[in-house]
Amino acid sequence: MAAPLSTMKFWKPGSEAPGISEERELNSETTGSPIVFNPHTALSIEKQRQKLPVFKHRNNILYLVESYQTVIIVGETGCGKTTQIPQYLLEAGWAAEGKVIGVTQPRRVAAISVANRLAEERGALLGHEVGYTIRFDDCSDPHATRIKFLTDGMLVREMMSDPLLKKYSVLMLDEAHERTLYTDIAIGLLKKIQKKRRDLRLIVASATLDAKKFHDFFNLNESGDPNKDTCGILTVEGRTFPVDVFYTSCPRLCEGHSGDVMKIHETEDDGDVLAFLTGQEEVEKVVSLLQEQARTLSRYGMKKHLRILPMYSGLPYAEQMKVFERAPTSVRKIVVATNIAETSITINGVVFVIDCAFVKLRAYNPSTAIESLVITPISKASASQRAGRAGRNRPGKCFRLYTGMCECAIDRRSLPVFLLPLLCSSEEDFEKLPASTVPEMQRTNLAPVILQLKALGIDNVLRFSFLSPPPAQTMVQALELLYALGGLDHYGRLTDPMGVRMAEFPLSPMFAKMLLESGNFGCSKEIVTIAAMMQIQNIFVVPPNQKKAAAREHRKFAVAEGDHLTMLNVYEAFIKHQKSSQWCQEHFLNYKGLLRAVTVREQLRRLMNKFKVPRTSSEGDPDVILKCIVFGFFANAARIHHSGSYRVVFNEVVQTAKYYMRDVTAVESSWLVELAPHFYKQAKHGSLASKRSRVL
DNA sequence: GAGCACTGC
Repeated sequence: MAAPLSTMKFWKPGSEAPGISEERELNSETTGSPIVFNPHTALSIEKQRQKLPVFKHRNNILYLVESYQTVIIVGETGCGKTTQIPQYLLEAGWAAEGKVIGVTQPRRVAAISVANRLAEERGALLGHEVGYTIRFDDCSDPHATRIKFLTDGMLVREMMSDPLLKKYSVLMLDEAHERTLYTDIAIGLLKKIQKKRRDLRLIVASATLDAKKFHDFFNLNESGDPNKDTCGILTVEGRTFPVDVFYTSCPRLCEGHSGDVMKIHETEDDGDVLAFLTGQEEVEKVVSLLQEQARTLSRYGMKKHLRILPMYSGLPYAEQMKVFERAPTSVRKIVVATNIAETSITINGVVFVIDCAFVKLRAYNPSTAIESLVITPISKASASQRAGRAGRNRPGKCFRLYTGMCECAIDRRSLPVFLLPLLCSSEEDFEKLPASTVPEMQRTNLAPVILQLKALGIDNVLRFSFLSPPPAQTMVQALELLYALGGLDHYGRLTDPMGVRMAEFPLSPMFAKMLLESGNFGCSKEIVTIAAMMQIQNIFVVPPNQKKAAAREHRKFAVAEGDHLTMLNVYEAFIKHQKSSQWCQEHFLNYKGLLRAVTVREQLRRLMNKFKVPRTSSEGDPDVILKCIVFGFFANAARIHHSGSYRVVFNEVVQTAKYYMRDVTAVESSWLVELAPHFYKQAKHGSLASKRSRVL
């Protein structure tokens, strides 16, 4: 990577800071240089480009894009596909006549950093020829931008204003094998668009395993004659180092994990260690165990020291940044992480991976409408992705522990039967794992998806061509909810204006409904704040070593009515203290999160103005706010106990070992009947009955 | 008083 420019100046407030993404990490190792055209540098950039594995496929790629409507590119890590293919297309004239080459990424940081790298490589200022578009940050020029990176969610949004995506000549869906919700939605919609736009070219960048599935999905040739295929496949080899895999079994995970770490530390050469666990609690537990052992070791005068660091998304920002710091040669870095380290971040210098072979995954139960987090064995695809984290810089080693996990994290007796065969550990057990992870589309609440599809003119969502169709019951349940919210009519058609407006909000339908009605309840100012706050995770920061102090500070914001008004309190206090980061630190609040809440609130406010929702304030009366929340969230009502009068509405339910409700507020049961008579009926004895079995 | 994989509009 020659002539690296300082990319920091392109970062805007509110966007993710450097260090989180793999590309950032690469940049941080080089020093900044001024933006001056230098023919020698240009030459060396050209040489660098030609060294990438994808380069020798250049002509073939261009030929395939010319001949097929869709091309599946199996591009392994480090082959250069993301930055090079858009440039080949540009050079071959695919961005002529004002057309744009679009490249989607599942994550915001990836879109920004890849755009940065490409602009750098082309000696261009970001936002002109090369740009990016993500929510809250559009760094592209509608006239000048030829190569545009965007999140796949953003692409789906663009379809709402430009249903045929007319400005694009080619779209490349990167990391399609991850099968995120929005990638899958985009894939289904693009297949439909292709039928109307024969000139639109699609490149799907995927891992080996899924190539055939993608090919069969996009190939419109039914003649059986391969010469008439509309979809081609090309494989580009990667540039990674071999990783040896070892299978070990340990009686208990935590001891097992720390034991293996110590074994590596004592017997293996230099190189950092990355250990995968399933959740925050486990991570903290293993970190403290290791720190204890490291202290013992240093007392015995081990030459090399250990630096043990946790990594998970709920970790305060400054703590997260520590894992990207390069350790001195006399120190071995050990990162204990959740699944965040599988795809979202890359830590340089990792040579050893320890994999518990489990992951916490979202699952959705349509009959109860409960989303839960379930500890599940990982797929083979996931396992090799994790192992690959050891081979980025030089040959590495991966240790898989299949037994210990269950013993430690979950009570063996509570294990689902299908997990029991996994309790012995060997290579054969690895063979029993599913080939790939169930796509998000098949394990999520579909109400937001269906609302979006309806808004995009997909009338019969049950017949939409999903790459992996979701369970029919989940779809029916989502349709029912959308009908109850007034977003769909009797025939399942989008209502105008309610349904149309709900779909425009970048929120789940319940939030949209609550916002759109808040003016009539006389509390739109408060509701927009509450909705914005509920989009932010981990507003309350709890450092593991300061749990009590944090709880003490957090209690100051708590109110009896519940979490919604508590969050309103936090936001208003944050504004009152001039959005001070110092103030946030003193009260154990997530400063970056609160800043994001301000931005989200602004976006929601704009949409509400667009739909002429009156600006009203409850002036301190909590009841109107609570009633308005009920008007959106009536379907999420619960009572604590049969005989109890304590009733609540909640934002979501999370199942771990037990059921936990998040963002809970107490309400009067009579409100449910009053505000959602179509959903609830008052039973004779005064208790409340749901027309569906939704009472927990 | 403990409890919460990871993204995205």
